[in-house]
Amino acid sequence: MAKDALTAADVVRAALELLDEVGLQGFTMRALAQRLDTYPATIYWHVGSRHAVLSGVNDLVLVGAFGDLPDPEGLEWADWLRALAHAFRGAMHEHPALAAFAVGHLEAGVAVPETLEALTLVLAQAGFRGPALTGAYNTYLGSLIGWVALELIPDDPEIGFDPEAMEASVRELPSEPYPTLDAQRELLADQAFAFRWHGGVSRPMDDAFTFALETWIGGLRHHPDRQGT
Amino acid sequence: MAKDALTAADVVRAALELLDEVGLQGFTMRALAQRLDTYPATIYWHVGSRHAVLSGVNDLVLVGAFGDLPDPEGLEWADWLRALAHAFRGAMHEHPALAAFAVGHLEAGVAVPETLEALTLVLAQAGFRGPALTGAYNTYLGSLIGWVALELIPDDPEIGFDPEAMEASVRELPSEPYPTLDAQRELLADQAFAFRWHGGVSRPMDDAFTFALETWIGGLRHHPDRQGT
DNA sequence: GAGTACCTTGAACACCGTTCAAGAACTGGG
DNA sequence: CCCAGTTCTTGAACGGTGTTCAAGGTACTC
Repeated sequence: MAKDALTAADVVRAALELLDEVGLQGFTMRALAQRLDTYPATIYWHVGSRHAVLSGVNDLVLVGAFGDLPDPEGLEWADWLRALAHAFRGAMHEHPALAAFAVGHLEAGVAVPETLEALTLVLAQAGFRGPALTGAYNTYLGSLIGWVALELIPDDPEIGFDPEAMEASVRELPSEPYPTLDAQRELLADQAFAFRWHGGVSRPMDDAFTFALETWIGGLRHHPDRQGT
Repeated sequence: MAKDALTAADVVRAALELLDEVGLQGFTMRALAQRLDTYPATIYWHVGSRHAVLSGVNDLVLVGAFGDLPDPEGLEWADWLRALAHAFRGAMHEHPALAAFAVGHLEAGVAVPETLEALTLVLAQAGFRGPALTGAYNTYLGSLIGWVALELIPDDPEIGFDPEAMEASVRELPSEPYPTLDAQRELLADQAFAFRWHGGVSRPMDDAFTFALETWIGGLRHHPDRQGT
């Protein structure tokens, strides 16, 4: 073995750095190889396809983010759901380019079964049994991951998103066919989905996320299929 | 002008058909040109980049889907939110390859302002004023679009998603560190995010979506910042 | 009929993910 | 110590992508 032989972990670590610097768009096998002072084929030999590299990065980030979640025991279920939500969103904000990948590849493997075990346990303790448990699980996880992806994906430097044009179209939306939008314009402009021209990195939607999270939890709390307290 | 001159609308229509047939992965400017019996450059001349074509397709589908939404007047706010949610999800299920694009490009322009006007009006009538209106708007729209994207994106034939391996890993998840997952295995297997090996097209998550939708609406109904009935 | 606007042709550019055979570097066994 | 054998790297190549560009053709206007 060479003195400084490359390992799969090295590749994944470098990939995370590259991803943070250049976004998913610019994340190229050649660029990754160059950063490691090797050739693309070396990466293929160590970890495999581009998808495999990104999958490894995804796992690395999520394991780190969920590593210090509180113990579900002795915590109100809603508080644990809040902790998980903020841990996930925090990790995605640290590595926004991952959001677009994560939303599409949740299924590529049970990345962090410990966390999903805890989530299922917490929801069961909250009073969801049988099919209602599946429902609550999918509601919470789908809303959380989907919402955060929507918040962050526009930040990836893709072609076709023109902030200035977006701002102009929002500012110039006429009041006539759209009286309500006109009345709420200042509350929506650059703060609401489909009306913002900054992405979630430069303009985090903190208040909106808190509102959404409390809505999900409140909806679960009052759900008719929930048993118990 | 040539007898049968191509128009931008022709291109977008053909693009929708192609997208339905081959998915986002296989949606290629060359393939689209071939289907129209022309050359890629012709498409660029008529509508522009690949992004512009997909954006046109997105608009076409959403305008069609939202065309026959009920009038918000004289309808309970929750019922209108249900109608909008099912219209959106129905359209995405008809054209699942669009889901991955739509989630990333909500911001590329206010595609259907009439619908957003109606949504804002409905939420205002439901009792959300000022910042709470922004919160409710972002909660509803973000949860809806994000959830449906999560349901459908795995269907796009991307490299790296191996259904058989996924099924095996779910079936063989040991009961020891994961007692709750083990107990709920049959309820989660192929039905819950991160535990399914079919995508949302071949295995629609109808029940889960209804559960989620009612949770969102219930959460809004019981939200402390909501005024009125 | 000439000029001009519209639209199409066909090739090319720069890049991508991925593969492959050949070479180098290190390992353990005799 | 040398030599097989495994491990890892090199460098080039393949087939594909979005996009651009100059040249050509077509059709309408004056």
